[in-house]
Amino acid sequence: MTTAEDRAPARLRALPSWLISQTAVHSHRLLTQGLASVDARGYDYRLLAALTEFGPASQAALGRRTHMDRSDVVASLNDLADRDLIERSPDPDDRRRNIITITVAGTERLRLLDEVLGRVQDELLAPLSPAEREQLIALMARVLAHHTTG
Amino acid sequence: MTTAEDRAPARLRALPSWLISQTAVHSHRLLTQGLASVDARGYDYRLLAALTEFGPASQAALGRRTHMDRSDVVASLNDLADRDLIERSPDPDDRRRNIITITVAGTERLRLLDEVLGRVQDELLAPLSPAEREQLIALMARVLAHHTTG
DNA sequence: CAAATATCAGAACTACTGAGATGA
DNA sequence: CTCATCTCAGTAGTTCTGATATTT
Repeated sequence: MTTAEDRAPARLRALPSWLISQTAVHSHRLLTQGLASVDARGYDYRLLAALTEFGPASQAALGRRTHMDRSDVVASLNDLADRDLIERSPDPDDRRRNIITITVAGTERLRLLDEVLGRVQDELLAPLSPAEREQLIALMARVLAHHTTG
Repeated sequence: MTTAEDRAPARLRALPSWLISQTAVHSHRLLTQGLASVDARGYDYRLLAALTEFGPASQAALGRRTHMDRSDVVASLNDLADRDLIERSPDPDDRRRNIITITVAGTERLRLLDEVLGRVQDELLAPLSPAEREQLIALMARVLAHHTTG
């Protein structure tokens, strides 16, 4: 009973929003599986990357930079702190804040996750040539910029 | 405190999986809002489109064609039946199955949703020229095909 | 017997909301 | 007083799992 029933309706297949959402499903699956293989999740990578690139920051700033909800930042940092990948310390200049710092172990961890994610990207864009990958990235970046700035 | 803190780390901005997931977030928001404005959801469109394109079908076949879980097909068809947009009738040739048929009202409904979704696509890809939209669609379709067939 | 179908109840995950306490 | 920050508890939406009854 699998008589080409897996083909989605043409109405859907032609819709950009369908292509994006379906591609996101596969992308998310590859990402989640890849990160799970080293016992990590997407939030971990976002936070460690932001800390490495911008240096120590408050939790609120981390949330804005990584597009994470304030509530999820708290939970994820708890996880990372339990593993000694980040450290929390009170900000002497503004005692409402915690200053989050990445540890040496955290930096090593990020390097590992970088490798894992590199492989995931390769698998995701496997059918495209390097030039086509650049094209896709450039087009998507423009679409995204339009919706994040405006 | 919005001192360019909204800029995501370069490590993320360059990742195809990040671009796809973030674009999917915006796409999903536009889609959901657009459909909500006429009191519909994504599942409704998928099901009505499949019924229109392939004709009456069993619930299992609809699930395969629309990439929906068997469980969600049941719930969504209950909704659509309550609004008289589809009809369920037992299949005389295979009494395990229901044959789902779209009604006249359902067909009219689909036309309305088509218009709504057209506007959503336009908003989503606003910054791209028609040629660039075609490029993006073609590239994404190839990526998607790679992960659905192989 | 195994396999497909329809249905229901509920789990898992991500994203978000509301409220509280603290402090600028 | 207001606003920002951190935290926790809980909600919402989507996807999926498990179990059951029925039929092929």
